Amino acid sequence: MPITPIASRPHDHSHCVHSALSEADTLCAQKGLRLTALRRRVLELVWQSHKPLGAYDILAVLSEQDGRRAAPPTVYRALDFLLENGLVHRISSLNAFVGCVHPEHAHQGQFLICRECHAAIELEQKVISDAIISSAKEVGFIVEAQTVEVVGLCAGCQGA
Amino acid sequence: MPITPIASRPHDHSHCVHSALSEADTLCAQKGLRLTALRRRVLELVWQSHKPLGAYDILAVLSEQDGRRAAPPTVYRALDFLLENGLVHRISSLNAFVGCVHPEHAHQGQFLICRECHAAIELEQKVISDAIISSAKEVGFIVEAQTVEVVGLCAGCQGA
DNA sequence: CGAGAACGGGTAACATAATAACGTCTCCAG
DNA sequence: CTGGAGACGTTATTATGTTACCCGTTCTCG
Repeated sequence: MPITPIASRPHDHSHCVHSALSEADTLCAQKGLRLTALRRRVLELVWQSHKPLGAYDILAVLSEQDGRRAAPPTVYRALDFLLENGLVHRISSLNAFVGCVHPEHAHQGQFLICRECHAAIELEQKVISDAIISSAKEVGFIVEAQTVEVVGLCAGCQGA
Repeated sequence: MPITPIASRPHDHSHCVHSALSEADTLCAQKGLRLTALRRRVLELVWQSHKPLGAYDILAVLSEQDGRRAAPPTVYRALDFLLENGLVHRISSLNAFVGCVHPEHAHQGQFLICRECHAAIELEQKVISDAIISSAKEVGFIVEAQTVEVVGLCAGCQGA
C-alpha cells in the first residue's frame, strides 16, 4: 500500500511553511548562524509551494511584492547560505530550489518531480545511494556527491 | 578487483572517436536518419574527450577552427538530433554533453563525474534504476525519466 | 571606547545557456 | 517541374549564474 506523500495531496500548506521556518530558526540558533530577514524571507518563498522555484522567480517576488531592490547576487547569496546549511536543496535539472524536509541532519536526498503538478517529493533512500556507491566502487570510483532527479507522475496526478 | 573504465586511464582516444563515429554512421543508415556533416562534426567534437562539453564550447570550435558561421541554434539543433537518437547524453548538472557509449540501444545511463579530470563514466546499472523505480513506487510515483549524476574521484585521479 | 576585520547586502556589468522567429536553400516525391 | 519538408543560417531575446566593487553595520580585541 503506497503512502502518498504530503506534496502529492491537498493539505494545509501554511503549516508546512510555518514549521519549516520555525525549524530553521531553531537550527540556526543552535549553530550560531544568522538567519537574517532576507534569508528567512527567501526560505519562506522557496517553501511557498512544494514546487522547485527558480532564483529569478524569487528575485521577482522580492522586487515586486517586497519592494526590495534586489539583484541576482542578493538572491544567490541567500540561496547559498540556505544550501550550505541544508535548509534548501538545488534541483539541477530544473535550475531551481526546493525547501528541505529534513534540515536537522546533513544529507542529500533523491527527488521525484511530477511533470504535471511540478511538485518535488524528497526521498532519502539508503537503497538508492548504496546502489550508486557500490556500483561506483566496482569501477574504482569514490562517490562524493549524488544527484538523483526523477521525472514522472505523482500519485495525485495519475487519475487526471 | 575494480575494473578501471577506459575514461579513467590513458588510452588511444582516437580509437574511441573513430568507433563512435562509424557506429553513428551505421545506426543512422539503418534508421534512415541523416547524419549530416554538421551533426557528424558536432558528434566528433563531443567525443574529443571523455569530458562533457558545453554547447558554447562546441560553438567556439565551429567558429574558430572550422570557420563556420555558427550561432547557438545551429549547435543546439545538432545536439537535439544527437540526443533524440541516443548518440549523446546531456549531463544536466553541468549543462554539458557527452558521447553515448552504447548508442545501439535506447537507455539512460548513470554518470560518474570526476571532479579532478572531469571525465564522465557512463554506467548502466539495473540495480540503481530498479532501486529508484521501486522506491518511487512506494510513494505512488511512476518514474518516466531518471537523472543520476554523481561527482567524486575516478580511479585514475585518486593517487594524485 | 575606537580601529579594523568580518559580514550582509546593494549595484553594475558581464558570462553562460537556451529559445524564438523568420528566411533560404536543397532535395526528392508526386 | 514544383511544392513541401527538413536542414541550416541569421537576428534577437530570454533565462540563468557570476564577478568585481562599494558601503554600512556589527563584532572583536587592544
